[in-house]
Amino acid sequence: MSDVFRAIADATRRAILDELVERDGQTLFEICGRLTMKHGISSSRQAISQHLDILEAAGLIIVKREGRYKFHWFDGRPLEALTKRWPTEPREE
Amino acid sequence: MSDVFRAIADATRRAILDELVERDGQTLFEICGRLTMKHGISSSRQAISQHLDILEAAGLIIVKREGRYKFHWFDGRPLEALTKRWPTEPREE
DNA sequence: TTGACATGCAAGCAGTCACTTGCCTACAAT
DNA sequence: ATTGTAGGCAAGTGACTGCTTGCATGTCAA
Repeated sequence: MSDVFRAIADATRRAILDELVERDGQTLFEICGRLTMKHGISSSRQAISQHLDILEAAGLIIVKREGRYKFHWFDGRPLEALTKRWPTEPREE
Repeated sequence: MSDVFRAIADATRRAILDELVERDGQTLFEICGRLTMKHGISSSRQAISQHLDILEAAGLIIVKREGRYKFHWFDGRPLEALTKRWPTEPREE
């Protein structure tokens, strides 16, 4: 649970989630390329890989291995509890 | 915007928000006491004060000064954009 | 005005984090 | 078998973070 907060605390990881929401099932190299192209993030492959590990540990992405490829899917379910934790609308006094 | 993610990334700050949602308008000392009692958090006054600064910078709490007291109110509006950023329900393939 | 109370400011410290670097494993094609 | 591709593992580094410590400011009561 605390891992989810920690996972989305980083801007690069949030960009990865944005990217996976837009196009599911990407590989590590695809994600690297798209982050550079569209989000202006130029991190190394290892850096992105470590971010993916953290996102996976938080349950925010699901990984499937096929041959030498590793595909990544977004999973927003851990965010449900998060969005319900605090009220977002103004309350009466 | 990024400040909001950073602000809620810390467990102590999340506990402070929980506490303020439950009981609005507390002072620094009240918050310290309640965190110790109810959440088992035993941080110094200065530590809590620094957390409150971060929460205020993120717009998650509103501060009102009266005499030598400083009261804190929860404000969940910055969380709205956050909760709408990613889908939380399973999507079709 | 003196002392107690509520809070602020700033430097220092230890732990964590993101990132790099270098090397290694596994699969696929020629 | 060799080469290229997709990814993994682990140690090291610089920066950031949360916390403490010590002192200062401002407010109220006696």
